[in-house]
Amino acid sequence: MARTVGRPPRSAAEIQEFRSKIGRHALEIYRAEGFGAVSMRRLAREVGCAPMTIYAHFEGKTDILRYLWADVLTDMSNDIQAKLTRIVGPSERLETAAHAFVAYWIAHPDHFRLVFMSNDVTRSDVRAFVTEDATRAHIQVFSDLIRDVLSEEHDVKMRTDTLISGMIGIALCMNTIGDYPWADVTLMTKQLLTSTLAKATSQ
Amino acid sequence: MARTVGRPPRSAAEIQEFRSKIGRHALEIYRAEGFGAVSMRRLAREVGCAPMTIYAHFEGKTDILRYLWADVLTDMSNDIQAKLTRIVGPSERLETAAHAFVAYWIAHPDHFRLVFMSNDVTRSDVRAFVTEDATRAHIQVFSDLIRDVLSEEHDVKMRTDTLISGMIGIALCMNTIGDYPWADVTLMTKQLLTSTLAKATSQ
DNA sequence: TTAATATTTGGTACGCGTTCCATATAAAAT
DNA sequence: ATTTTATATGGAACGCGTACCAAATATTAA
Repeated sequence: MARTVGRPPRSAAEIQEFRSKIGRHALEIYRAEGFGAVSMRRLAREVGCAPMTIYAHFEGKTDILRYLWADVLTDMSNDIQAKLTRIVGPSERLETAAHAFVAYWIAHPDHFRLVFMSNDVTRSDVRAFVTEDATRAHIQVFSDLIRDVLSEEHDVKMRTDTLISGMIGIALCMNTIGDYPWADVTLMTKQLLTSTLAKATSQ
Repeated sequence: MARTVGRPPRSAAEIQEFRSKIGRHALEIYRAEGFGAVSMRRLAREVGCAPMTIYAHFEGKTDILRYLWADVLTDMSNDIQAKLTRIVGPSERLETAAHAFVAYWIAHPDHFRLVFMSNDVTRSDVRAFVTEDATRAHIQVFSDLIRDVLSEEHDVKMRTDTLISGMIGIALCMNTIGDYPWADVTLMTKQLLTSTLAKATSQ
């Protein structure tokens, strides 16, 4: 190849380093002052580089948000795991996890907005994020819990996806249409679980 | 009171007139060029007033979006009603409506973002909107459909809220995390409906 | 050294939502 | 006409995300 004249491109490690550095600062700002405080100019000031330099490493602002997503999801996951300790019954575990999931997003509206309501997120942003192992693991928790209850094969994946999107929907409604007199969240979550564990899927 | 010196405040009719005029233009822009094209400056230019004048009639941009919400919800409602004609069986009607609901928001991601993903919506904005009769009617369609299937009293309101938030959740996931290999939307909606029609709620 | 290439920087620019403010205008009472 | 009051206008300003571009800088091979 001998394409060795001139300054070489940044190594993968260097790129990674810079990206995670930006991400760390973004997370710092986000945790300290919330979503609104995370801006490109502010971030550059904090990191110590020119605002435009960031654009050499990130596609745009939403590309940076992924670093915050991972952190929030981990936090949520830990929250669920904490509430899951000392609970042994399979169906009790599933129910506890479901309630914890919904409760987390209602208790942390800013985090919910960050992850699920980022407007103009590029498809590629999400794809890259959702294919990460950690992300999948957060989702798989529910698959496992459901499988523990439903000993047979009951299309666990479809039930998992329905449960998760349903729970996200409950959180969304509470966060955005909070003034509507919704039914009790706990009851709604329980109701949602009845479909997850229903014996017959098709009619 | 004799507080009659100086220019009198605008009458309620005048206020209403101006607000709906702004709303009409906003809707026009939104339909023609999408969400991103609706800006305060652009709107003022179109209406023929100074940008700051709008702030005398609206709290801010999100206060204007309510006018678009109503239009979108009506459109969705019409879509459901159209697909509901000639379907007579109560459970078939409910299922058709549910599929239509989910399909609408997936087919119109911009509308979904507009209604459910407007960031920084003030609580009062939503409250004012959600208490309007038209809005409630759109929701009540599902209450009625569920009641038609469940002859007895089965906590219809809670089931309705669970179904609606669940369907919104499915739409949200498809719109924002579209690259995740979700299960089939039709199957998920059907799965969601099993909880809506489950005979026993509590365990 | 020099030449070549990659990256960073700085500046300018656009349109955005929003705030503040001084001024102009409209509509009524005196 | 004058005064009083409510509203409208225009302009400047702030910070925002983002695009473009010329100049500087770093890093390598020759």
